[in-house]
Amino acid sequence: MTRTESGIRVAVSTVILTLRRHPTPDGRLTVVLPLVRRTREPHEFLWALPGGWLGEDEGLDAAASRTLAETTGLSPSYLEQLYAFGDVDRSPTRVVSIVYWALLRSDEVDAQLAAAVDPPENVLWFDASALPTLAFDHNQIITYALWRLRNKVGYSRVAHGLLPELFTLADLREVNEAILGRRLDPANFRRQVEASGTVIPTDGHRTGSHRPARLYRYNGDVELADPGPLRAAPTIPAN
Amino acid sequence: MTRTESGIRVAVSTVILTLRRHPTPDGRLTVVLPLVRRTREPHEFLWALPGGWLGEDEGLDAAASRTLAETTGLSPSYLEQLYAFGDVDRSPTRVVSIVYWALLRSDEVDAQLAAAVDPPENVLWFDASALPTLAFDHNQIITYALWRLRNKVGYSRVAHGLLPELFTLADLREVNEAILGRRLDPANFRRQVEASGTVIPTDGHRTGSHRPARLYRYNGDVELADPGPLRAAPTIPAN
DNA sequence: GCAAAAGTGTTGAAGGTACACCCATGT
DNA sequence: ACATGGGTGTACCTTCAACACTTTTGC
Repeated sequence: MTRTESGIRVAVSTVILTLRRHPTPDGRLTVVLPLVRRTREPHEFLWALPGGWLGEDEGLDAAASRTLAETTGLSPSYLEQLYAFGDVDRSPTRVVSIVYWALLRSDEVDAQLAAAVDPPENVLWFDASALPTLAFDHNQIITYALWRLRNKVGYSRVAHGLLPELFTLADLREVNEAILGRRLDPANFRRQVEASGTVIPTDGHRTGSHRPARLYRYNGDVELADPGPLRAAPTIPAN
Repeated sequence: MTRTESGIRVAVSTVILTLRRHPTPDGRLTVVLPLVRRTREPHEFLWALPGGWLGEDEGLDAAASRTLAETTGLSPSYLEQLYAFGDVDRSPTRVVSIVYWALLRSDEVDAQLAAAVDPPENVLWFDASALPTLAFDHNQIITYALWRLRNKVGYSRVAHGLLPELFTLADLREVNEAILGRRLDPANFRRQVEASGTVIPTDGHRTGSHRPARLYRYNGDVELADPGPLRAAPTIPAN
């Protein structure tokens, strides 16, 4: 009994997050993400995660990048698989969704949208902490993505995906504060980051206000916390 | 352009791990797992993870449990999604595999196999640290599953899946030692576990050799570290 | 009594938090 | 000069690893 066709379709969606500075004078950073208004049933007119069907000749990662570009015009700087959702009743037809989460700097968002030949339709950016009711189970999915982001930002270099090549420790701290939702002590933050070795000081400084701040860049040698299934992981020692 | 059929098929596989005591006099615990010998191309005669096709009317978790039972006769005590694999070239035909990892006590393995009406064919148990070359990308997948297990055992109660209802702290420590592959200080291990609140002392004691050890049971109130996408996760505080 | 595991106490190293303080620049 | 963020020093606290020590059983 070898089936070559199946009524089960595979979709790919992406939670792509960026930090946008509030237009208020104090200017705090908040987590925002683009959603797409559905133009078909099911859930017509509701907002949903950008995504699409998995192509027969593309891998999962490639499908995430492609569908994200097609619907929003964006190319993320960081992309990682989040979870596979496949409950029978999550859609009227049988769909298994492989969901990714991604990061992109807000200035890159602007640049990519300006360079896009085909400006995206039906796309709007939402504050992650004030979402409307979304199509399918997408509210739950975004909540889970934000939880993963907060858990990862501490012990890995995911913040890299939200910062330019050169940045100050205050920039990095501000990103961490926005993700974690609490203030961090500048002195202690500095020492922890420097001790972690994830960051390399450069000779450059950022001037413009008060005392110039040293510019840093990321250390490419440091691995992400979760190596993913593709890279080699250490084996169990014989002891 | 709404397709209802697709050439992409969805499979589900499970890395189910248990601890087996070595038949040597010193009797150390080692991580072992069952593999199934393939009876068809591709990779006929090679060993592979137990699994099967996703049914049109079952969720992913249910499919993992069903295919595991059908191929090995086992029902795990702990089951969690690991990763979705979908590279184009990982199989001659296009297959997306949702892979789970699972835990089961070795005495439950024996009981379930004894109770099985249909003893599983073509199943063999392998030492996780000495695997042959497996079908598809299954070697990599198992390496990743073991990495996840080691990372989770420290800060969650996954060891619960490998222990009976009542256990001594020495039992729990032995499980941790086997998974982490190194010895743990009994005194410090005791204090850490007691402080974590994941375990509740009972009035029972295990006698039989030397000084009797107090029996403990797991505290059901304590959540797993990774709540998974299904449960509610905390939202970003407004600060 | 003695061996061996259960369980307690203690110490020093390491890391995190809070906060005082100095430094360098724009205005 | 002075306000402000950059950057350093330090004291305190918690956690953890190492290991000496006491307790309780089987033999």
